[in-house]
Amino acid sequence: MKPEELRFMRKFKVGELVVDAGTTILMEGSNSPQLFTVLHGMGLRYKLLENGKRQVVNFVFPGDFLGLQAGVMGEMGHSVEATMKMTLCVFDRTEIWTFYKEQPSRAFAMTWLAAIEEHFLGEAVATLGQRDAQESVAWALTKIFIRGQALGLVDNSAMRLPFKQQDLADALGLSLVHTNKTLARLKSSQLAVWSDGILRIPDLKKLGGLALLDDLSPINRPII
Amino acid sequence: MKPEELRFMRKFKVGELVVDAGTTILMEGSNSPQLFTVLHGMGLRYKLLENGKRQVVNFVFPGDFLGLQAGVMGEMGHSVEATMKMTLCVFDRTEIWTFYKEQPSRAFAMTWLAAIEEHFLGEAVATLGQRDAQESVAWALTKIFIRGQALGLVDNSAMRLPFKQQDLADALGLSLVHTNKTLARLKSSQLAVWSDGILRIPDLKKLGGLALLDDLSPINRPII
DNA sequence: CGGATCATTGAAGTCCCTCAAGTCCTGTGG
DNA sequence: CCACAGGACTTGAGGGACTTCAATGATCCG
Repeated sequence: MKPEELRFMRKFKVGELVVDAGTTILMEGSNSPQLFTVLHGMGLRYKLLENGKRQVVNFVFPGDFLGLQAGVMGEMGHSVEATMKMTLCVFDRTEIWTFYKEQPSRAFAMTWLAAIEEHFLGEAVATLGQRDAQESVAWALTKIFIRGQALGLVDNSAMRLPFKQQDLADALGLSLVHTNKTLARLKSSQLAVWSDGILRIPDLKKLGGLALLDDLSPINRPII
Repeated sequence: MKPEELRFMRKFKVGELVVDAGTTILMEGSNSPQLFTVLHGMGLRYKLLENGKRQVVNFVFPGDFLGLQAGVMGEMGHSVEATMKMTLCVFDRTEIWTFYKEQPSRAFAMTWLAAIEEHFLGEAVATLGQRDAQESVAWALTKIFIRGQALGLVDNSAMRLPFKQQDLADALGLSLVHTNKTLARLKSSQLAVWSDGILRIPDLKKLGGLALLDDLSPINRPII
């Protein structure tokens, strides 16, 4: 971001929000007056179906922009929840339009982010539809790890990952039991070890191969 | 669209493209120099995995905007193929940036479209992850029908739907055989009849109920 | 008429789900 | 300090939804 853009964004910023683990930040169907950029912490995007089942749509990491759907469509398609203490940068939703009039580069960044999310969800659909359990779990862990690398969260081939197995299961459309057993297999083969909230991947390329992933490079991502 | 915007878009338009059924319009991983708006016809967005499996990401209808990912990210996340004769309005990709500088309302529409796609894919993920076969098929047909209604493609509770069962199967992550049997069940119960390329849904509300869908209203969609 | 494509149907197999315990750990209160 | 409850993880067994295999119709077209 250029200094000029930075100045603009600061003017735009309403404040900072710190939430505890378990807090719901945005609700599906709501039209939040606020938008957020994640500064610190992790969370979940999820949807609830009428039959009570939960689908985790994505994991939330620092740098993520929350509330874009409400910002342009007037309604969130999913909820967002913090899984650990999070700090968020708060913006005023009604000011979005001034982006487009006064800071086209910021407006472009928003479209860019939306396109990145669309790109990711396309891959997720392909995973749920075409990958078996082992490939799915490998895919998810690989994706998360790549994201972690880009954010500097990976230290010595390990990163903090404070989610529950149930979260991963709900993200991949698998049962908790089967997710557990699949993780156990990956652990015993030393391809991926996720214990005590720490994810360790000794050989990302090997895991990526198992996940039918060829491109292991992180995506270039704008910041809002 | 206002007349002024229309004039701007016309200036932007490079030409029209007519393609036959089976033509690939955009390729996954490519960086197409052109963007398209669908004027007529239908198609498929799909991804191919390394193991040869195909995931249909979405069905393409008139009014859809193709190539946004390449436009902002420089790379398509999926391919697009025509399933019948299609006519497309062609734009020059390199001109996208002038949207943002000169026509903020058009730029906003692009973000809006991206958000709609993200919203839809979120639902698709939930379907693949949490709905069983019958619910999935019902969901897909309901979604398609709603879209058809909004486009004026539905006449007397029937619309043209020139896809193969294999396409629907690849969209829902089901086998062709099971998709066929599920369609047969819906047909015998008169909830949805899809034969000879014609989809007939006598009672959309009932089918939507089976699909665990509550909101049967079409989404408000900008045109580019 | 032969070949190709798509739809349909039956049968056998499997991946994954559900059910059901049991372990480990943490926090809480007596 | 120990008893107990709760939550997450683990593991085994049985069942079912869906897949794969295989064969048959149906339609179209050169």
